[in-house]
Amino acid sequence: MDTKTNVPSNFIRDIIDEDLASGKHKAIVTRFPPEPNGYLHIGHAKSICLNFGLARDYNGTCHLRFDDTNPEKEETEYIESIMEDVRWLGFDWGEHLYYASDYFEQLYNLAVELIKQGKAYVCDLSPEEIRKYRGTLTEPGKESPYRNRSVAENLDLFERMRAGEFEEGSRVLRAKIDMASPNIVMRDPTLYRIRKVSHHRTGDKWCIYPMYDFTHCLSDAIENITHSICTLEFENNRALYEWILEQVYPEPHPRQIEFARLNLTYTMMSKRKLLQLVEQGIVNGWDDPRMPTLSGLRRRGYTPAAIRDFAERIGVAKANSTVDYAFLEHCLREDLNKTAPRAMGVLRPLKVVIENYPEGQVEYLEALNNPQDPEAGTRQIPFAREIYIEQEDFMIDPPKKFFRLAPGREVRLRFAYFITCTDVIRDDEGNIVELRATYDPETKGGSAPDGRKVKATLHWVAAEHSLPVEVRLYDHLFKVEDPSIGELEDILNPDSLEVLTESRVELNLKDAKPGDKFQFERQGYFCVDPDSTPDRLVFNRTAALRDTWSKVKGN
RNA sequence: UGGGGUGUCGCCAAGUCGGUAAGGCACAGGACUUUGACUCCUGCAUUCCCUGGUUCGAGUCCAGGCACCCCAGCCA
Repeated sequence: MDTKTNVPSNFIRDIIDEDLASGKHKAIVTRFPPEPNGYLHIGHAKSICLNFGLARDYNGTCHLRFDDTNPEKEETEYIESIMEDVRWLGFDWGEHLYYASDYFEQLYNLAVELIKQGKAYVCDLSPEEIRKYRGTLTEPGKESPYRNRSVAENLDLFERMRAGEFEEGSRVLRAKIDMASPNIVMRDPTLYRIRKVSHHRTGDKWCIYPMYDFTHCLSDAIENITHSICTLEFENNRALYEWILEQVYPEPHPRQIEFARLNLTYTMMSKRKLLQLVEQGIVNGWDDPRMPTLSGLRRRGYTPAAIRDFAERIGVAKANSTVDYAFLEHCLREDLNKTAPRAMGVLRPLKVVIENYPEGQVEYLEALNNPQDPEAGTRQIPFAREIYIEQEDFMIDPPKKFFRLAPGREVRLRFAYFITCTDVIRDDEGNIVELRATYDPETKGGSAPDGRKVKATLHWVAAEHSLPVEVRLYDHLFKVEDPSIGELEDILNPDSLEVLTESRVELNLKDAKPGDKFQFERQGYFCVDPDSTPDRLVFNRTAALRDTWSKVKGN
């Protein structure tokens, strides 16, 4: 355990501890550097929690920096959503909001400096030619015929690139490193390209844009980042990260550290494929509750606390791994169990008429708002002669292990009375449409004075005094654990969304607002969807409760 | 077949000087129960990718293998 928090230690914390102990740094500065080309997902949450969490725990600073160097893919819409999501997760960048595009002038000057040192040149090779010259994994590349242009010529050409004199794609600025390097990243990487498109922030001021490798290390350095944490696929780029800083930037330099990105079972994490789901209408937008985006999880009813807890508990390491989705759900339930008010909600109603209960009578019974939290208090719920119970809580011919309602059997209605099933009414097709029962007035509140026990407690709502609502049940979007392989049509789960239109919830929920979360007792956690209207609430099932019975009956 | 990484329970993941395998999830039993939920007990790697070696002793050191991931965008 770390001394400062209850967050388990990891190799990055070890590095920071050493840097602080050795006096290399007095304080740490990290950063979360999203490219504004899509919505944030649960994988980003791991990075956000890591970077902001480190800053918090070490009393340092964490910057939010938009890595906006590719105007063709980036949009302001994404910037807004990213900021909203980071805030929602519970983190605050304070004054430290930055854009790589704000450094364009500085970056340009540093590129000029590199040219002056003879370490960068303007190359006229076409993209195809550059690829050919690069060589392969096993063969060295060839040097570009433009590699040895004079500094003066390079300076002139680069300036004219900026001035817009050349065609898009006709020239690039390249670092002059080593075309024979075993690390392909070092084979004279492209530093600047010409793109005559306007940028969402700089407009038409620039027609040359710096590449990631050139921008990122220098942006880190400019912001005095101490630990630049990124994912494993950038490990090869670290050599270039360090090379650029060594050439043109004074010490101390930030240190790049790579960790394994998050993978989750049954979950697609690539932005490209998520975009595909949205564009093909397979889901209803980026915030579809089945999406792993933060906006989707938010709409589904996940809490920031649960996601933060999850991010901490999965750990940080360098081995590629895939976390079981059940672990995310576990963190969610752990949070909601403590915080979500309880309510009665019957998903698939079955009417029960209590024959010995007076017609027209309504009485109010006291119910605990949250048994896990004594402070939560109680509420009154209406009870009447006609109620609804869950269809699956009744079986005409119950197997041994089934101890809910059955003909002749007595069960408890939560916070209400014991009832005994006396009759079963069927329609013409033989479907069970209604139950008849009697109740024991002595068991009000749910316990019998004579001490007799019942095996089951059922949730219920009064038929008249309940609210008809829509409930949306979700399952994994994909039916395979690893959706990164296979074609969409083969791996999509056709039952990822089930809409229930006949559900009923207790009257107390009538003023619930989008985002409000409840535990429908014995069912799961539900949250009010923004699709709700004043006269019809829509609930999303965030997660079902653990269900031992479904395992017993083999489901 | 070049380079960079990683390999500890079904899934994550600790394991600082070599000293005799944490914890969580999942799973399986049991207790409790006005949520078959929660909670609480119990079980769950004689073994750390493999093979040798060093050592009184190795997941930890050495040597050699094997497997998997990343890199040939004017994407990030």
